[in-house]
Amino acid sequence: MEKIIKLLSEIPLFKGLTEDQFEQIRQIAKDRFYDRGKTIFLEGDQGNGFYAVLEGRVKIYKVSMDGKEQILHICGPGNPFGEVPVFSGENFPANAQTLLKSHLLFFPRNAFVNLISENPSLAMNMLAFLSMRLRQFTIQIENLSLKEVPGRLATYLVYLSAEQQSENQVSLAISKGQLASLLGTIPETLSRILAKMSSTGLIAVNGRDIVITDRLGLEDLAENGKL
Amino acid sequence: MEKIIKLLSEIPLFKGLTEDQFEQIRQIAKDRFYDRGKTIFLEGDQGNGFYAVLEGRVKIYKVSMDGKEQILHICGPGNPFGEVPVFSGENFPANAQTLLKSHLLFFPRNAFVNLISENPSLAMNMLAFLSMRLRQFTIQIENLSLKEVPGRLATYLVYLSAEQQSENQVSLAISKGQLASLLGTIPETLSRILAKMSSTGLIAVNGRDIVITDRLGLEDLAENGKL
DNA sequence: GAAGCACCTTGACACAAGTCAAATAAAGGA
DNA sequence: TCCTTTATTTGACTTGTGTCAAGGTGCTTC
Repeated sequence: MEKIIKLLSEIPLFKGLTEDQFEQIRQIAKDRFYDRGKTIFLEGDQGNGFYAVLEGRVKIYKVSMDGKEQILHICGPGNPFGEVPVFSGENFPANAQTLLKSHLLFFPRNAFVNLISENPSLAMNMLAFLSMRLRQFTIQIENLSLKEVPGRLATYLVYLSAEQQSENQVSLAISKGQLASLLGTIPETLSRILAKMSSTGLIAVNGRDIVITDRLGLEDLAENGKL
Repeated sequence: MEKIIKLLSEIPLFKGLTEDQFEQIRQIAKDRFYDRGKTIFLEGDQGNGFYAVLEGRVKIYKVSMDGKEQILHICGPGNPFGEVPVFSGENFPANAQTLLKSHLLFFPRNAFVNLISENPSLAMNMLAFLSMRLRQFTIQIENLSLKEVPGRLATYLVYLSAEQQSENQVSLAISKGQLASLLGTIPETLSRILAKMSSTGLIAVNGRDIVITDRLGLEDLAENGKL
């Protein structure tokens, strides 16, 4: 049980809370375990609470009539998801499915809303989190609408290299098929663009490992969205 | 001054607050007047507070390197905007510009954060508002990624007819050029698609007034995103 | 080690939508 | 009202990316 508290403290959403508050949160949180590829909820399902990833990975995504998928977000350890219906009081706006065997925490709506009402700092944390999500979505809309696929891919690689700190070596945490869906395209197109960027000397691809061989060129492509 | 209080009470964000709370909010709010076409803030500007529209109309948008514009949101009376940096503590993620002569209210960050910390119901309202915005963005991402332009236009027209309650007659509140930018396309393409939808008998266009002549066909197009 | 399977790649082709250019219509100001 | 400016429409063309189909690669499993 102490392990859970430690994990809770690593969730940014709960940063800066007191021991007492952690204990309260732990009390209402419920463990949930999922195998790889399991659906957690579907768009339109009633949302009686939200989740946070302790271990594993979850994708949040939309699907079109004819089956094409657009990933909105990939959630790793420490990431909450499914919080929209907690506050807007409607259904989940998208689907959630595990990409790996995952250990999640579930926070029931009513109990959590009570906590928030009594803990302004928790409320502020949640406001900060939702704002950050809005910021990410504006970027995703910008990428989809104003950049072509090569630009989106370049943007993603630059982002990855910053996140992984590794100078010029990044490794994809998800399959190329899932990456295509995250970038708003299909595997065939992504494959072709990776090939073209390799032959242009921007990157070198080896399975899920990618070496950035021309960082300036890549950043330029990411900015301008074309080439 | 009493007029302002009345207007405040019509902003959904402030719904259900006490007289006392309205008074507090009014105290920190500052009037701002803008002519048509004026920039309120630019992406990257430091955000020291957020705004709400009392009268007029404001567009929130992104611009690409080569000048193409994507509208994220059109704000009319009662709509707040620019709230992201208040809570995430960074810069504005997009640009804001008036589409009409507008009367806005400005809420300074620090004062508003203090209010929120002391008024859980205001915090809950803000959480609900941000959640609603997230929901809208997921829809916009879905539209951009999974639907073609005709489908996006059909979706927008169906949405408009619901909002304006008018059975089958809708009128655009914005120019066709701006509508193109909202739908993630360009005026030429929008014009062609309006023409095609007219000749197919789905709609009849007369300037900014559009009659839905085949609602079922339009809804089908909106759902499937193709045709 | 063979067989099965999911993932990825490559090619030929089709088509939606962007670009460029020019004509027309509408709107606002003097 | 005319005149200038802006908004909208139409045409011819180009291009990015999706579709369909066929291999290829690597990994698991019996």
